[in-house]
Parts: sequence; structure tokens; C-alpha cells
Amino acid sequence: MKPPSEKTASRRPSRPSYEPLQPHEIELADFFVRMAGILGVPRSVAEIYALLYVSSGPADFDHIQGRLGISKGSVSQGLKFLRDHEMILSVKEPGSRRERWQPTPSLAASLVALLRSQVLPALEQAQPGLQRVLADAEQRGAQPEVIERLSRLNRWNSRALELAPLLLPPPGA
Amino acid sequence: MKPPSEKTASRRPSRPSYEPLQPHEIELADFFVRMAGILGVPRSVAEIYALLYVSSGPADFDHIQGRLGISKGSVSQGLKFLRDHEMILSVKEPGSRRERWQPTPSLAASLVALLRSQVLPALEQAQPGLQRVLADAEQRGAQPEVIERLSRLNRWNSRALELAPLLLPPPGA
DNA sequence: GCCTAGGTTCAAAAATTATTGAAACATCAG
DNA sequence: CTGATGTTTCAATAATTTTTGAACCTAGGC
Repeated sequence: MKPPSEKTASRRPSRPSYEPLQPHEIELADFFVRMAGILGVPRSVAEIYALLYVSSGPADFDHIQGRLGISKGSVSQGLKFLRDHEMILSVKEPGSRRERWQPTPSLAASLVALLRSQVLPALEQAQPGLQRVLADAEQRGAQPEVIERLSRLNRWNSRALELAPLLLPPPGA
Repeated sequence: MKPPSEKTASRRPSRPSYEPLQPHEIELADFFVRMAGILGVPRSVAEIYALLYVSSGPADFDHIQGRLGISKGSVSQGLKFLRDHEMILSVKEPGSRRERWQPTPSLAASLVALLRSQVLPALEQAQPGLQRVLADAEQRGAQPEVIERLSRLNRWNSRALELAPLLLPPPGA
């Protein structure tokens, strides 16, 4: 059941040979994968996060790649995504160039940040367009029903933009 | 620029020939498409919704297909999706088998319903697995840090499941 | 200063998801 | 009943997204 011969305790850790995920780890990964899917976050990213989430200490690049059995490219991109969205933190030991990763303390905060980063730009970018669409409709004398819908959409958009900064002022709270 | 000959006002509406979307309609569609993308809802579905949203009266199948320039299959599937998520309503005139569609009154309610329908099943299905993962970790004597994380995840999951019914009791409020 | 462990990039391949359209189905007006 | 109309189904195709891996950087230990 395990990789056949394994020169135990030989010279250097030339090929550490990581175990594949255990059933309980797979279960958790599946959960994260599914949730991530809803937000369009790729499987590999969710798997990396899940691994860090069930791991006791911080995990390094090779460890992640080994246990998950995915390519370097995927690990690199996945870590970049998680880093960019402030979902993981690196701890660096002195005397080693190697970075070791662990999940950010609050998953909740991470999720909010992630959502923000997807929704906010869309709202901002849409703002002028939506106003234009409404003005257009009014000018063309569209049905009151349509005007009403478009107005509500505009109000929502504005309110959302006003409220957004209250969630997670850049990094704090 | 338009399909060459067009026997105007001839016998029956043999081929109504719908206009492509107007700039203001495209703008709105883009907004909906983008928002939908965040939740993994396909472009064609968002476009259909957008069209109904800016339209004065209810629109029928052929009208949607014509204005959007997409296939029958896409229209059918798109309407099914929107129907299933209670985002549109049909009004049927007597003496015609044809259905005509309009958006549900509250976009907000629609969105909540949509989210619910994606998130809830995932939470429900994950419940036992997550508990197992936690039990497993405790039994294995995992690091307190890990236990703490898994507990929090479980608590969240439970709370979310408790709270869920409060949002949109099947159809009401 | 070099040289290499550690990581990134990005074009190509694989996997996944959405769309099409032709055939099947259902309903109702006549 | 029956036939045309209105809609759904679903296998094939197209489009999009994700993953891979080999080439390429780059910081820092020596």
C-alpha cells in the first residue's frame, strides 16, 4: 500500500516522497473545493488551502506539491492567489530561503476579503454605465415599471459601494 | 447591415427578424453577466435575465432567442434555470400556448434564493463529514491549533444551517 | 562575485463547461 | 383525433478554464 522500496534514513532527503492525502484530509478538501467552486476558485487552490488548514505546522512548497501530487506551476499559482487574497501567511526561518505557509487566523475575514475583491470592482466599474442606462431610459420615456427597476438597481449599487469600506478597512479590526 | 430583402408588412409574421441589443441593453447585460460570473452562472442565463429586466412587457421564447441571437437550446435551458430559481414568472394569455416571461418582482430575493440553493446543499452534505474530521483529529491527538480550527469550522457550519431557514422561508415575506 | 536552491512564468495540453441544433416530445386549437 | 406550434432533450462541438512542465529568473549562502 505504500510506495514499495524506501531506503529509510539514507543520506540526504533526496526524494522525501510524501504521502497522499489521508481520508480525513480528503473529506475536508472536498468541502473546501465545493465551497470554492461556488465562487469560481479553482480546485487546486482550494486543495492547497485545505491542506494548510488541517496541517499542524506551516508547510513548504515541496511539501504541498508532494502531498497534493500537483505540478510546481499549480502550487506557485495557487499560493500566489492565496497570498494575494491574504488567506495565507508565510513564516520564514532565518538561514533558509524557503518559505513556509499557514492559513491566516480568520477564515471568515479571508472569505469576506475574497468576496470583496470580486464584487467591488464589478460594482465600481458598473456605476457610470448603470446611471447612463437609467438616464437613457428616462429620456426615451420608457415604461415606469422599467424606470423603477433601473432606479432600484442604481440605488443598490450606490449603497453597496458606500457600505463596502465598512467591511474590512484595508487591514484591521 | 440587415438581412437583405425583407418583405415588409407581408402576410403573416413569418420571420419577425428581431433587432440585436441596443447599446444601453448591452451595458446592462454586461453588468448582469459579470455579477452572474461571480456565482458561476453562465453568460446566456445572465443575458436572458438582463433582457427581461430592461423589457417593458413580458417577452416570449422567440423574442428572447431573436434579440439575443442564441440557440433554442440555450434559451430553453436558460429559462429553466431562471424558473427553477424563481427569478422569472410566466404570464400566459388565454388562447395561446405560448408563455411570456418577466422578472420576479424582487431581484434581491432572487439573489438570496440563488445563493441559498448553491450554498445550503454543500453545507448540509458536509455536516457529517466535518464532524467526522474533527472527531478524527481529536482522537488522533492532533495539535490544539488544528482542533480549534476544525471546531470553529463545525460551529460555523451548524450556525449557518440554523440560520438558513430564516432567509426566505420557502415563498413568503 | 558565483552558483544553486527556491520559485515564477507562460505557452501548450488537458479538463471542464457552455452552446448548438436536430430530433423527440407535448399540448391544444380546430 | 390530428397537425402544427411551442418547448425540451441531449449528443456533438465550441469556448473557456485549469493544469502542466520546461525554461527562466533571482536572492542569498558560501
